[in-house]
Amino acid sequence: MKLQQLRYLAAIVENDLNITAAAERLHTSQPGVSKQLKQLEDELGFPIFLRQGRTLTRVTPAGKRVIDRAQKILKEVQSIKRLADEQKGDGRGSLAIGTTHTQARYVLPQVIRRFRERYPDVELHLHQGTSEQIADMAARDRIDFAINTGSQELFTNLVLLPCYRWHRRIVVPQGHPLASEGKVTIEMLGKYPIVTYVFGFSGPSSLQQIFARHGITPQVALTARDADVIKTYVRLGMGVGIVASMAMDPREDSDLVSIDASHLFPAHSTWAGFHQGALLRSYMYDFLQLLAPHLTRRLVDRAGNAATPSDVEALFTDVELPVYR
Amino acid sequence: MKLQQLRYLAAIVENDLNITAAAERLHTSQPGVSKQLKQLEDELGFPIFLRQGRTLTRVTPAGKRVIDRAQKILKEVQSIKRLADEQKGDGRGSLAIGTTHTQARYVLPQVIRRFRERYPDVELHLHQGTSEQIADMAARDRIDFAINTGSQELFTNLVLLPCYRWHRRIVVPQGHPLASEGKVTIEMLGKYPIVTYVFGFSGPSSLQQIFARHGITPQVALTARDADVIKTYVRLGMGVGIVASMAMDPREDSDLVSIDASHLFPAHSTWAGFHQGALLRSYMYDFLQLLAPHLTRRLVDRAGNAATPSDVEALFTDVELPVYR
DNA sequence: GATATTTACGTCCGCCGTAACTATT
DNA sequence: AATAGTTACGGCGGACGTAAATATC
Repeated sequence: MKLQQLRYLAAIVENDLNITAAAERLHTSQPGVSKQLKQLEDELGFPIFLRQGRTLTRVTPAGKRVIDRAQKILKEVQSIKRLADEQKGDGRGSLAIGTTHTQARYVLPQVIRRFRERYPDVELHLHQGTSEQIADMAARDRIDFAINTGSQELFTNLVLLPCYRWHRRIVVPQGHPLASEGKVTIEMLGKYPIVTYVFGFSGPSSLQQIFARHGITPQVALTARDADVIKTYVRLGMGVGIVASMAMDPREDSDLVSIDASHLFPAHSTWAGFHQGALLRSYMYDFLQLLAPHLTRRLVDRAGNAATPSDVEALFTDVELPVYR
Repeated sequence: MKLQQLRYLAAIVENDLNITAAAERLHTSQPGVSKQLKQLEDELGFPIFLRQGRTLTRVTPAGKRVIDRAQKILKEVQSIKRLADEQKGDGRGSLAIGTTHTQARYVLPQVIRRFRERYPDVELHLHQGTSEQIADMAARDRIDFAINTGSQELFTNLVLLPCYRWHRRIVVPQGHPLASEGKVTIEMLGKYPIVTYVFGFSGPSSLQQIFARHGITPQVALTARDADVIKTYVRLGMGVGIVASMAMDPREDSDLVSIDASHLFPAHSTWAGFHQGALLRSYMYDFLQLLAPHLTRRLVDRAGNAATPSDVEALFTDVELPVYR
């Protein structure tokens, strides 16, 4: 019997006996969870779950008792970890983050909610700004982590950990002609006024260049610094919006239609950076992993100890980053 | 954090912070325990034990709290296992063993004491007899396990698992001339009357042949079936006893002197046998492992599934058996 | 056909044991 | 010298992920 098996068991129960969902929550593969459950049941010698064919349907009476004890065990394990945090003074402390609107508004809220559950006494400081402002905060040592998209060249003194990649989505009001098209093209976009971020004015991924490659000049109706402003003006019918995919909330934005545009614009990479050689407190490692599950303590330490930026990159060549599309 | 680490931690505490003793109790290596402890402490980020140089001296206050929780966890784990036993009906059942005097009198008592702690409701039947009688019990399916020394040829229908090897010791009253000799030789033995088991009368390991190789005829004063009888007559001064090393109890036999004779007589191998294909209950696996720690469930299963006796042997070629000397 | 789970298989990490070394009595 | 613990290292089992098969709806 291993703790891992008990964790998997608890996750399966948490996810209503759906092994696939449990595996996702655990950031591992579904066959792995399936196998560990089977091993546990084999070791115990009786089934924890009833099955209909291959689907788990119910918990057996004996299984219920195992689950209760497993949860008790996991709680004790947690309690040991808490204890360790207190001991190290890790329950207290502070975490200062510099980041952009998109991350602060759409990605970090969930991360921070889970972080606060785990570390209610860590002081959190969130500083929003442009890439340049964030770089400045980092240079002045005002922040522990910089979280930004692109602009790596501004942060040469930081260790940059790739977190996830994301695409843009096209946003239109319900009933807009584009909403009923299959795959949107640059040509189709060119027919409507555009409401979007301040795309770079030069460089191969600037809005101008991308349209120019199709021989089209975009009609930019409005450029904003953040997606909320963009969505607001799309709602007012000022034009077709182009926003980060994370900025679309299925519930809040149910009055809008958003369309995959991953084939039109290149993907963006969001990364988290910290000063090389900085001593990370354990809650900082945990924060990073909440932000991007592949950022294990191991990996972060290796990156922090890497000699050159290209050594850091090498660590991530085999890692598949999450993609928001 | 792994359950293994918590088990090791508990064992260290149980053994008064002596890592070596803990490792022995756990039937594993000392460096392994040492390393796991260090890993646990590293993960927690603070020491569980205080050290003077390399020796563990005391438990830190925080360590105490970790230990308490670890013990709670291990208790819950135990409770899950008990639950599994009940579920399978393994708390109840019976275990019938056929064995010889030496095992029944000197080896099994400790094994059975620990077994009863774990399985108070399993009915135990211990049948003492000669090898032939045990073979007969096995043939009639009266016993689950046969435990015997040598005589493999009588048990060709059983899967035989080597348990341990043992040597004979020479037993004399205090003050006997042999007690003050360094290394006893066959020649020296030849000068005294011998009190021993019924050695085989033919075969290369018979008492006669071994003495004959040195050109000596032993003066056998008495042959008995068991060590208790032999020790009784040694106490009466009838001669020099030769008994199994396990038969000597430091406390009970403090009035006798026993001398290593492993260089004079070949080692004996005690094995445990069961019918090939028999379905072993989990308490039976546990019994075997209490008898001989290397008999893990894995190994026993493999032996039970082996096609031929030589396949079984092959499983044990790399296993180092305990030796009583 | 789509979804969910198991089976099969290859890779790689980490546990364990041996041996050598170091510290302590 | 003997005892206790750590470091170093090789072997091997087992966990994990990918891919394919299978069952269920």
